[in-house]
Amino acid sequence: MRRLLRRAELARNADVVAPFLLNKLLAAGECVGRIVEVEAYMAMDPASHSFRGRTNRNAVMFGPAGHLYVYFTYGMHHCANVVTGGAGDGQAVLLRAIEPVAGIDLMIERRGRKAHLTDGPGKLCQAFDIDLAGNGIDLCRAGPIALFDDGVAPPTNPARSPRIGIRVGVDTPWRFTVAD
DNA sequence: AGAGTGATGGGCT
DNA sequence: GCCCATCACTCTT
Repeated sequence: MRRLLRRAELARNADVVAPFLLNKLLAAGECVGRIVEVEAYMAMDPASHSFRGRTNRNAVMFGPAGHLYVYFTYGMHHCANVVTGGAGDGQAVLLRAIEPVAGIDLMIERRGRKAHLTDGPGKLCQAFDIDLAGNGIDLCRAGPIALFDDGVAPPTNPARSPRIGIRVGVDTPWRFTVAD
């Protein structure tokens, strides 16, 4: 049994939605994967793209929860986020790692290797073919990219640790990981 | 397993 | 100009 995530489930603070998203499914075309590592980016969070206010790049973060915020970084990678919180407060959850479930052959083809297909934010975007064209997509509706619950509960005690690759906000344990 | 590093381009002060 | 919410390759323990 598989159902789309409801917007109300995502319209909460990012540090609540982040552990909630663990073990949920991301589907893009024929590719499906189980979310196993995420990071929360809060309102008034100096590490968040939304911290310095709304720009063309981060505009989706200030829109309604449940939409996909994609950005391009380091000149070659895309990263995928789920917008959370109340509309306008600029919160999101970064998808850091996913366990491949379906469409693995296509992921291998896109990644050009058979291992480490989706164990990083840039890697999973390449495997799922997520780029700026997907920025703003509603993940709570049937469409090219969507989020599903297939009945697997989030871990009761996910590992919490500091976020990665940021200079500020290192003191807050807003990275959530499924054990193993 | 871990450290060092080059690639590469849009966004912002 | 400078800064990245990165990756993969290389060399070293």
